[in-house]
Amino acid sequence: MGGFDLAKFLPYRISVAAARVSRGFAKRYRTEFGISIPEWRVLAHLSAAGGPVSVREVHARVDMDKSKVSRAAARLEQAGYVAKAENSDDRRLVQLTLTEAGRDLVARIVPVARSYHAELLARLGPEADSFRRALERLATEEEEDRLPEKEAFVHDD
Amino acid sequence: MGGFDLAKFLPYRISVAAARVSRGFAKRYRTEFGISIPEWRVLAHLSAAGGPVSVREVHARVDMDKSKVSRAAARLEQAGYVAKAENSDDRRLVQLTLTEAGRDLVARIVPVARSYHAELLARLGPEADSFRRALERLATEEEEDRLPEKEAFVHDD
DNA sequence: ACGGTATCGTTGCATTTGCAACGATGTCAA
DNA sequence: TTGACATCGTTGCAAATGCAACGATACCGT
Repeated sequence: MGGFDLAKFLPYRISVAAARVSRGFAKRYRTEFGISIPEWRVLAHLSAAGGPVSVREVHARVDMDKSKVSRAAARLEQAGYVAKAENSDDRRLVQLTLTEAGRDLVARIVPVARSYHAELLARLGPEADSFRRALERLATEEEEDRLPEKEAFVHDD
Repeated sequence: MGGFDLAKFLPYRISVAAARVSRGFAKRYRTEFGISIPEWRVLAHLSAAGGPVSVREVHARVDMDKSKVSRAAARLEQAGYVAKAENSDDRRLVQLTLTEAGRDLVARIVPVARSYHAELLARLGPEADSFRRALERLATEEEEDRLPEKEAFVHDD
């Protein structure tokens, strides 16, 4: 008679796991560095991109609403981690750049991120690769709003 | 040189996948049945439990803040899907019960949930089991606030 | 050159969220 | 019994969120 076992329902399980993992990571840097998850995402993408990046670009790459990116950027600017400038080629665009302080902050957070990541991998063990692939398949819901494929990004590991 | 590749960072990937999957499911019933994700979770747990359930119990089982459960329950009550009563053994507790309308609603949603679940499994293919295990490992962050182990639940598949 | 349309980033707004505080009830030991 | 402490559910509140609308700028066909 009982009907539906939520505990085995994938959307539920994924969302619980995601919440736990995110909280676990956020706890480590929220106190220490005073930034939020959206802010961290913007910083990380700015750092990875290396150069000036528009709000739209972050929005598309990082799976955050435009307004979320905009507000995160505003907070980061006020905190002195990010500088906003007008793109002279296309004056609708905003150029987001890491300041010196921003680069320092990232440099301090990245080791924390890497170590947390390593913990997760350890917990996953040999299934980590399979897990990665699974996430990829699930995340490819529908063809999103892709970027004009400017240029490939630089990865380093 | 860029440092950190967010695109390979598990907390990020998981949270993106979770958001996509949840949105995908929610889209199917938000319009049709007019309930939100927290409300769906409460309904699902009530249905699975079969009998009266306290707010605290939902809170512990379903990974939602007390206040979130409380508000979802209030909305469900107002919509006529749930009845709230006072537990006479312990008058601090609230007894949440599905009304007839509530049971009907669940009966209509469950097939949708099952079909969505089946789609996800199909997308995952043979790695589904591995994925399940991985989620479980990740979700076991720290020993949570467990329930007094009243009785095991009834599963049906 | 001009007008219609598309894109970018910000902002207003209603809703949701998490957290802490609260009143009410229950428990337990002195 | 009494008083200190724990637990349950609700509520207040500040912050975060998604969405739509907006002004500004760019693009494109005529």
